[in-house]
Amino acid sequence: MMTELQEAYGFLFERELLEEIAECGSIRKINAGERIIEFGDYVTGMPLLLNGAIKILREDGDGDELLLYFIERGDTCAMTLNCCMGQTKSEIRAVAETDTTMIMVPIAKMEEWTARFKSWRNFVFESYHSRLSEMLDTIDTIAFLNMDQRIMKYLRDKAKINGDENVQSTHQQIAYDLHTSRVVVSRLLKKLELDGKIKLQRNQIKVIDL
Amino acid sequence: MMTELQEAYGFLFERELLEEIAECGSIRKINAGERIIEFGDYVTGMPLLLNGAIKILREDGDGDELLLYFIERGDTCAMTLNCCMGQTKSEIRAVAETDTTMIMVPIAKMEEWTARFKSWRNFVFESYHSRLSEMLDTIDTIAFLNMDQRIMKYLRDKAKINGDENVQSTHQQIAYDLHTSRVVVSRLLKKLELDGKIKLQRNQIKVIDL
DNA sequence: ATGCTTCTGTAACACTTGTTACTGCACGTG
DNA sequence: CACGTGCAGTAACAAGTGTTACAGAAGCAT
Repeated sequence: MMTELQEAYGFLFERELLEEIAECGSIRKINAGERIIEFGDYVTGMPLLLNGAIKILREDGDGDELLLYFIERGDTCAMTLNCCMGQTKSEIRAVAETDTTMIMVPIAKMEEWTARFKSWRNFVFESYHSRLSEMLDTIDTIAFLNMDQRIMKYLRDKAKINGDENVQSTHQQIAYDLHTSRVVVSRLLKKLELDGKIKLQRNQIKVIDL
Repeated sequence: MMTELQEAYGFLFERELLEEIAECGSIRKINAGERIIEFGDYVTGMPLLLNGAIKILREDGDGDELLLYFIERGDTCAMTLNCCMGQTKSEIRAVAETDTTMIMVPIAKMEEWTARFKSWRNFVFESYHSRLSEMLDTIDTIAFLNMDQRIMKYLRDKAKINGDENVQSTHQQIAYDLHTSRVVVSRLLKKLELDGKIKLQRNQIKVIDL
C-alpha cells in the first residue's frame, strides 16, 4: 500500500503524512460500473484515488440524473470533503467508470491533518479548486452548448478517461448521463457518423475526429 | 470599521484575527449595478462582505452570460479564493446587486491566517462548501427546470436578496441573467401574470405568489 | 437454426425555446 | 406639447429537443 501511495501522492505529501495515511486508511477495490455512493447516503470516509476513474452524477427528485464530472488518480472527491465538513448526506452519486483502487481515510483524521500538515491543506484547497473549475465547466456545457456539442464533448472526455478511442456505451447510457432521451442521442450520433466524426457499432462508438 | 467587522464576522473569528483584518484590510464601497470584477481580470485581493449583495455571472466566449448565484453579508467569494490559490485570472464577472460595502484583504495574508487561525480555516472551508452547494443548485436549475420555472426561481431569489417583493428589472436584464431572449421572458412573465403569480409594471415586477 | 432480449434506426408528431418583425405605450427631454 | 428613446406585448415562424411507436439488426441461450 505504501508503494502505491508513494506513486500517486509521493510528490504531494511528506513522508510522515504518507505513513499516517497508510496506517489509518484502508484499501478499497471497486469494479467498473459498481456504485460507490448513493444520493442521500451518509459519508463514512474520504477517498483518495490510487488508480482508475470515477463518475460523479447529480440526481433530481424524479430520478433524472446528470453527469457532473470524472475524477482520476491523485484526486479526491471535494463533494465528500463537503459532506464531511457539513456532516450532511451525499449530494451526489458516484459510480466507478473503470476498475478503481482507492484508500479510504476516516473523516476524523481530516481536521487533524489540516492543522498539522501544510501539504494536506494545500491538497484540500487544490481539490476544492479543481472541483469548482469542473463545476464551472459543467455549467458552461449545459448552459451554452447544444446537445450535439455536448455529445461530442462527452465522447472526447470518455475516450480520454478510458484511454481508448473506442467508447463502450449504449445510446441509452449516454442519454442518462446527459439527461436526454435515447432517441435524441441516436439521432445526433447518426449525424456525427455521417459527418465522419465517429464510427457507430453495437455497444461501442469509435471516435475518429471530434 | 472594527464595529462593522464585529457585527458581520464577530461570531466567526476571534478578536486577534478581527484586529488583523481591520489592520491590513481596506474598506471598499460599491454602488448597485457597478462592476466589481471582470472575466479575465487579475485578482488583487479577497473580499469580505459587510453588507449588500453581489451577483456572480459566468460568461462564455461569445459574450453570452449566465447568473451563477448571489453572495451576501458574511460571505466571501470562493471563486476569488480559487483565483488567489491558483494565481489565475478571474473566471467570473461580479456585479453589485445592491449598494455594497466590503473589506478587501491582501492575498498574501490568506495563507498565513490559514496556518494560524482555526476559525479562518473553517471559514474558508465553509465558503468553499456553500459555493459548491450553490453551484450544484445552479446546475439543478439549468439542467432540470424549464424556463418558466427558472424565471420563478429567479424572481423569488431576487425578491429575497433585495428584501423587496417588487423586483426592479427589465425583461431584457432577466433575459441576460438567464441566458435566453427578451421575447421569451416577456412571454412567460405574461403567462405568470395571467396565473396570478406576479403583477407586471414597467421596469418592475411584483411578486405575489410564486 | 430458433427464439428471446437488447440495442439501434427512423418516422411522425408535440412541445419548448429562439428569432424576426412590428406595434403601441411610458417616460424623459427640449 | 411634440418628439425620441427604451420597454413591453404579440404574432408568425424556425430550430432544437422530447415522445411515442414501430421495425429491424445483433448477440445470446437453448
